[in-house]
Amino acid sequence: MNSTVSTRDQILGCAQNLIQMRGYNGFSFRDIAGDIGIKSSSIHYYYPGKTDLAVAVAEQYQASFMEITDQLIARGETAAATLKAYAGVFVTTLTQDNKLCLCGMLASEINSAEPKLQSAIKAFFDQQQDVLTTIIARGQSEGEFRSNLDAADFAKTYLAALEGAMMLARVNQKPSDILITSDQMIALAVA
Amino acid sequence: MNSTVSTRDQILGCAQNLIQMRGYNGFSFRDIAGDIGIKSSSIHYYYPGKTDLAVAVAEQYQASFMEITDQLIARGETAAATLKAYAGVFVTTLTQDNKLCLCGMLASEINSAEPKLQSAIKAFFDQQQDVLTTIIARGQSEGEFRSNLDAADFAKTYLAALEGAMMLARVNQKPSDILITSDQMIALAVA
DNA sequence: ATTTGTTTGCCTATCCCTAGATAGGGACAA
DNA sequence: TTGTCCCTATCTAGGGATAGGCAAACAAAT
Repeated sequence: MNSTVSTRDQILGCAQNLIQMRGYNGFSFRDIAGDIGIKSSSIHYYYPGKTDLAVAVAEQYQASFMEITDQLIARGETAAATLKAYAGVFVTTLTQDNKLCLCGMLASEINSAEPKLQSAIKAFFDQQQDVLTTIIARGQSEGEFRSNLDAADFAKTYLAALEGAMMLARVNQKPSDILITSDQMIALAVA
Repeated sequence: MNSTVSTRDQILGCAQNLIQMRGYNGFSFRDIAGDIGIKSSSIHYYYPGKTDLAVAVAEQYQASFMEITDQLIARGETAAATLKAYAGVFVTTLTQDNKLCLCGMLASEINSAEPKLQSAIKAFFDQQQDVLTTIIARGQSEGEFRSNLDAADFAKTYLAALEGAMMLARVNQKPSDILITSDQMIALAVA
């Protein structure tokens, strides 16, 4: 009865889960309502439209992701270890829940998203590319990574590889494949 | 009037286009009907259900993709050049039409696909991983690529990077980004 | 302290639209 | 006249969204 999680947060969490599983166009308000035991119309009380809900999910995801990466960086480990830990976030998501990156799912459907949602998706990837660029540049300045790499370019490639690997790993039903890709990318960057 | 392309093929082509733009759950029979000037019910004459249509699209895509890659390999160029040409297929798709890999789109929605469609998606990636593994192994045996790479693993990573890069490039609205990733992956494989 | 007003949080009921799907018919060619 | 091809008409399920109600919680006024 006394659910410690507010209805608002239950909606948000359920929506995130559904998007990661099936995508934006693959779930309905009624799915959420059924899952958490309310009526679909009640969702509109918290989130006027489907786009608003998805934007809220994306923003929360970005914020919590940022929190995690901040902690990773704060650990002060080697750049390689930091990158590996970064990949670990995706690995956990896939292996534990068979889910893809929320923004990866949304990104593939970006053409059927309203501008507000498109912006939220872009913001996530801009931010993560910045984070990765910083990590990689640090790895270079400390002689850990090849100096002849463009940090920003490699950041893009690394992020792309992780996102693609999640997708492939789920298709191949081999979650551990994502680890292969992650390790290999890091190995390639090492001088 | 006298459309040189059969209705059946128009439906197939239109469906492929829509899936690459918006995804499986992002288009309807009515979209297709409107685009090619028939009634949505007519589509059922050729393809009983939406799944059947998508499977047909995926199979045709796989076949035509295989034809292209066969030609690439037959050219007998260096492995690096072959890989680059391989990536070129994706680059063209993205830059010319702002579309993603058909099976990449379907893969992200695989949880809302029926078994028949899931199999078709898997088949595509299995095949492409094999093709890439062969190319890379040849590059290694000729001393072109690092010998300390596992060919199959690098093939997975390369494919993952390309698929992810398409997604990111479309989100970033910078189609040329996919070239960066492609070139970088090849450069990293070179001894 | 009791009444009154206001906000919160969900409900019921219903809307209109779109989804995929089916049955059966008409035109036309072989 | 048989089969091909596409149509009209219609069905049922489900989509997001809206209007309005109602109980409980809280605040304000008497």
